[in-house]
Amino acid sequence: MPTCSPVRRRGEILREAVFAAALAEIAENGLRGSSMDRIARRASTGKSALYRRWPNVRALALDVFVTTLEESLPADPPDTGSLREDLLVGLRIFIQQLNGSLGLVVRELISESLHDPALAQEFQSRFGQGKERETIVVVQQAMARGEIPVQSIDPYVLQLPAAITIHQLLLGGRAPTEDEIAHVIDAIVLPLLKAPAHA
Amino acid sequence: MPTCSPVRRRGEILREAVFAAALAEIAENGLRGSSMDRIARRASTGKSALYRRWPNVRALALDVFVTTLEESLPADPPDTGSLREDLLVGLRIFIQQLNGSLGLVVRELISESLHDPALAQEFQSRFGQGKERETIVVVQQAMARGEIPVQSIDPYVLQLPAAITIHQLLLGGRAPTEDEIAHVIDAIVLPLLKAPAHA
DNA sequence: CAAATCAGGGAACGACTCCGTTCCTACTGC
DNA sequence: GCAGTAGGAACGGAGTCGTTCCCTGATTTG
Repeated sequence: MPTCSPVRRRGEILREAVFAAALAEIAENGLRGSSMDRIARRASTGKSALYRRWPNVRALALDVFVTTLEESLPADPPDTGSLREDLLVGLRIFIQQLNGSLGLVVRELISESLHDPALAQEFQSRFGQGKERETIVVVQQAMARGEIPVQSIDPYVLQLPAAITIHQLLLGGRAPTEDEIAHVIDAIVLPLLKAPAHA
Repeated sequence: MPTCSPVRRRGEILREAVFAAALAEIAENGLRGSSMDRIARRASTGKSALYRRWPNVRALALDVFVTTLEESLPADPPDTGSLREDLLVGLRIFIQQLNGSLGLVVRELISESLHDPALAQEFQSRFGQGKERETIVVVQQAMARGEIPVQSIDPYVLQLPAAITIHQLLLGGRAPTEDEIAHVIDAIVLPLLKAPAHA
């Protein structure tokens, strides 16, 4: 019987096709609603090819999640010479990522890590801390330039842009727009950073 | 054959037992991993009693979610005479709720509403807007007392306490402590509310 | 270039769980 | 005591799991 697919994919190419299929499947049905059967069908391959690489759906999904998270955080902190611009650029990239696969992965991980402490730990260290570190660098650059007073940085102020963005994405249903992030930076973040840390 | 359970529950008592069982089941396996079979078993009743009340698991879960959300938002806005105290009291109650069933429900709803726009809409209007309205009242009381300058209120500043709290809960894995919310209010929220809204 | 090896596509397996329904018995509130 | 309903068992059908088998195409090796 002739094979339906014209070419037979192997190795890395097949792996990427499976990743895409898994991501699509999770987007439609959630991690809990996905199955090896359907992922294989969507990727136009057999289950055997999947079980040869991953022991079960959870392992496959975790692999997809980790890969997506890692692809989302390779950027060097921006250094435009302006704190406002640096913050804007960083947030803009963050939002673009959240509107793509990363947004999906973050939601699934938030829900899933409730039932899996190890996963929660992994998620937190990879995702949360990565973005915070970037903001620290940007703020320190501004201090070095004399743009803002040199003082200890409140970690909650650093988390603010990301916290508002994610809050809006998860509870408001959509990521903030360009105008909205500019407003948040101008009306909230910059005033807090420029003000002297009083009593 | 003698019945195993000593008493046979009916009506509202049985309904509440099923609610508790469903909540526990969802906590363990998530909405997607829960089944009528197991909820019935956990509640020590038959599936027939469940299907007599709800057409399927989703409907039961939705009922549980709505009930939990409604139970979580009946409080009148606090009015202690001090803006700082009002904000603290409101956040303290919010955090207590998030550490209970509400936290679980919020996570499940966030993940689930990705695949269900109608649910997302329902969730957003019931949950997000409810808490924001409370903060508006508290701030307006402070303006009326002359505690803070009378000016238009930035909606993002209003969302701030809830946004930080939820961000910490969802990504940090735990709700903020008493000290942490006090710090956020003193170092971030109050300075922003007291400062004149400049250019 | 030919042969040997490797791995993909696909089908089928038994076991399990879930769905939603139906039936029946026994308890309980009125 | 009577009506209503809880508790429980069982149903056929569907879907999933993880495994196994086979054939064929692609890749590597001599």
